[in-house]
Amino acid sequence: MSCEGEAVAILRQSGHKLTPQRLMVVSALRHAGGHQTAAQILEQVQRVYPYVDVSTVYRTMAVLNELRLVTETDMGGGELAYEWATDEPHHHLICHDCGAVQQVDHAALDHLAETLGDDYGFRADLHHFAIFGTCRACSGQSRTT
Amino acid sequence: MSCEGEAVAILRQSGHKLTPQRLMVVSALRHAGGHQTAAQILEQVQRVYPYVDVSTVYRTMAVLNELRLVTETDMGGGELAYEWATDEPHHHLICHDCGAVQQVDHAALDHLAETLGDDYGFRADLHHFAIFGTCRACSGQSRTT
DNA sequence: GTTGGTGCAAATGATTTGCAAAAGG
DNA sequence: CCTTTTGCAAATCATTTGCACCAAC
Repeated sequence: MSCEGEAVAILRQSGHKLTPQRLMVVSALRHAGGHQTAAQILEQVQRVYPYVDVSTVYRTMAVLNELRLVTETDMGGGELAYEWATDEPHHHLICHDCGAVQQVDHAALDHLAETLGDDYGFRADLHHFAIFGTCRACSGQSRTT
Repeated sequence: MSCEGEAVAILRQSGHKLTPQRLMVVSALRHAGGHQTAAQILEQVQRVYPYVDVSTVYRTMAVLNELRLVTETDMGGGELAYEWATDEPHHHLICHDCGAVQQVDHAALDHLAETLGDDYGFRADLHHFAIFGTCRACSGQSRTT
């Protein structure tokens, strides 16, 4: 697929080898669209080739993350989520009630970053953020969980 | 210590038992001041009474967290940090360069919460937040404004 | 052929849990 | 007493690593 070409090129340019496993991982992640855990990626890849190991997924994600091809987000639940890197940074609002995930424009956090920089001299590393809370639907209907 | 009285009262009121272990955990956490990992709390407690187990610390923290006496913060490194709950919520700026931790007034995040509520109908659960980045010292005194 | 990549299995490290004994109210 | 809590040990669960083999370049 031509859409993987970019990744392939970067991978080769950086002196990494091009293996079917890596292609499958990249493909799985791109095809999935959203954020995926290592286990989810593994599951996808194993549908095509069952002999792939989790460690390979982790190692591949480490490489891709280093090359800025994917982002690694700590979703708070002990599991890391990986997402294919897009041009513009965005963030996730996760409803801990219904589990819905909403994307947030970076602009919303931009203001925060500015404030932190101004008032605290802190350059916040807000490339990819997960914010927990209650979505509109859930905060509107039930008061008891 | 009289300063533990509040916790003792709440503990008893909520139908929980008052055990020396819990007192020691509370004392350790209050005495420490900042955020502590389970392991750090355990270490403190074991100085007084070595037979306390990690599981007890975790179970105690779960109880205290439920009673809003402590906050549980995901510091991103696979370890949870616990902190004695203060009246006003605050957040942490953690420099991933030098490890310095800076507190941030809740007001800074308040704006973000408002934005998320307004634009996305999302009630962000920003009670206690850890933000990673580079502190002023480590970013080389250079301001980005 | 080198060098890096892979699969496997076993290690790690934080947190959880089952269970019998001990202690709080 | 009766129920909760504890200590211990063993179990999870996500992630990492050592190592012998295999494949890309």
